[in-house]
Amino acid sequence: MSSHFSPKAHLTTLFTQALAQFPQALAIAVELERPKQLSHGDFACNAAMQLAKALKRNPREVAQSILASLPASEWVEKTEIAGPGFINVFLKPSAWQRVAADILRAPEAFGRGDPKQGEKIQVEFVSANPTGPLHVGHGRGAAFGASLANVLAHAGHEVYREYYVNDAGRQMDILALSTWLRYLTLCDEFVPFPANAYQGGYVGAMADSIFALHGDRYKRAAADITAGAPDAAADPEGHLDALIASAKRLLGADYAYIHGHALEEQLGDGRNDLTEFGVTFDKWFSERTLHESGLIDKAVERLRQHGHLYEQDGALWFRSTAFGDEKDRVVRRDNGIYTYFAADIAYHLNKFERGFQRVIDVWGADHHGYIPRVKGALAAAGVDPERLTVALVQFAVLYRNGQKASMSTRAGEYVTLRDLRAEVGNDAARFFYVLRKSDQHLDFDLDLAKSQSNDNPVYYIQYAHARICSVLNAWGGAESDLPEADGRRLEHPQERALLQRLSEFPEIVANAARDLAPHLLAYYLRDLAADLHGLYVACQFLVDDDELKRARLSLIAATRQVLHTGLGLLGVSAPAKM
RNA sequence: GCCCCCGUAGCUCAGUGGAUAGAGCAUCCCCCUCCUAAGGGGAGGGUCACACGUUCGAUUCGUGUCGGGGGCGCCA
Repeated sequence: MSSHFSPKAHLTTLFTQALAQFPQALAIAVELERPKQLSHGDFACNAAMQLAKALKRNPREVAQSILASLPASEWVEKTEIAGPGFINVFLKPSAWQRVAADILRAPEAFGRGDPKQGEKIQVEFVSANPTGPLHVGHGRGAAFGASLANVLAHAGHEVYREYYVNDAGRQMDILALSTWLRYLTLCDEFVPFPANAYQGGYVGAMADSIFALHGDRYKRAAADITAGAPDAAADPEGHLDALIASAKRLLGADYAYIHGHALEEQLGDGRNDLTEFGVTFDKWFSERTLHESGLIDKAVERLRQHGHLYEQDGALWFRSTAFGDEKDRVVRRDNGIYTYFAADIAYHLNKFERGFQRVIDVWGADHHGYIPRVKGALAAAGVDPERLTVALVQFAVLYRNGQKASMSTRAGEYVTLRDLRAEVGNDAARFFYVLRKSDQHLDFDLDLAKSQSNDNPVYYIQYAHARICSVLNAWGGAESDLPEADGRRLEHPQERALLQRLSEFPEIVANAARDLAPHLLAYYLRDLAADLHGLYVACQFLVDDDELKRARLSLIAATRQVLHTGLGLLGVSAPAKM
């Protein structure tokens, strides 16, 4: 952890030393928790109770032994043995009073984990098919992934953010076809538009721009396109595939233009959308490059050499059942085309070849059945599947006036991320999205998110930050002097509560990183804001006593820093005025 | 059929192998001659779904039951 003083870290060191006398203690972790009751001190240690059984001794007796060898500390007021064997530690006020000034001496670094203990981690998230605008489900993956990546980075890891672009699959062909069919109507060639093609207005917009740029260069006869295609009503997917085949045949090299145009338009649109949302990536990894560079062939060959492939019914199968999957999976269809899964195997093997110690995939929860086969493929290729963690993100359901806002992708009537951002703003959207554990269903209350009231947690936290800015502004002194303020003047219970809360921040960041749970940070910030507001009402900051004033200002300046850092990790702004 | 998530205050949800389980909203009562009242204080409100097990200790871990939500079944 960082070089900042932490009462808890200090005590952990002391207890670790005291426990060294017991070989059995190696098996247990030193746990120090903040007791709920004030009368139980600042921290309680349960090591004696954990050790009692292995030592075959009474826990309170073990506690005696631990206390006897607990090194003396200038920050400890007293200790006691309580209840079934808790060791309660009471700290001197000075242990907390130094926290604020300590933060201010290296404000940016507070809460930062030790890079030496960090890992090189890739976080892949969003990765939506570029076949249309991002919707609110993608938005949650984006907000979660971005916040998670920020938290991991702050916790000391080297983080690489990546978006996997599905630019080679059937969905892209359907988009290209959809665009082309819309375009043809502009050329007075009318092919009935399939119900299972992309219906959204953006498709027509792309057709318009192609027509404006190139006139009827891509015009082909409608009759040739539908010739021989299965009936749309009886076999909708077969019908669609036949039209795609016609498009490729009739357009020849021109098909690549339509396809590429649609891809670039949609990918660019998504990139702009995400950038405005504060979500950026180190790399946009193209699926197509996997095919073109032969990485898929290589990956499949690697599985074959390990003896995990077999042929059946003309298709090439991966024996994923040998790795816990419920059935074997096709990697190459009988038509010779690799499945999406084959590309995914190659992609994941490539991730580890690039040197990431750990890979985190953020997926929509509907893909959860996919985990065993991907992990199985890694195991089959000799990569420890534990190095891949899949964080599932459940869908977010929007509520407006207590009513569900529906979304259905192809019908084109879904709520886009852009709509959501326009309605509630980026800050509220980023914050609300990470207010739940990722794998839990999220009911997104639009009315609450956009309400500028105390019901809205985003404003509540931002308001705490703005209030502090306002006080420091009213003071007008040199903030660079505040680290030198005398913390001993911070004696009010509300001041102590805030100091304690501030000292927890590094641990919150570490836990959020460990559990892949940025929501812990969101809740912490709300608690921190509550402590600040409580102090604000209880104490005047700009008092006549100059020493007291500086001490209090150092405290709120440190609070401002943590609010600023924390909100930043969640991608939420920290306004100076509201 | 299989899989995932959830069940905690009237509502929406945090939380933890520990001592008397929390927050916000809603309800009721209070607090601005003062740095932003977008704030604060107080009251009421609970069999942590149920059962069994593991444990010195379970709301937390395991199994089962019941209830609610979602997903999957060579599609990407």
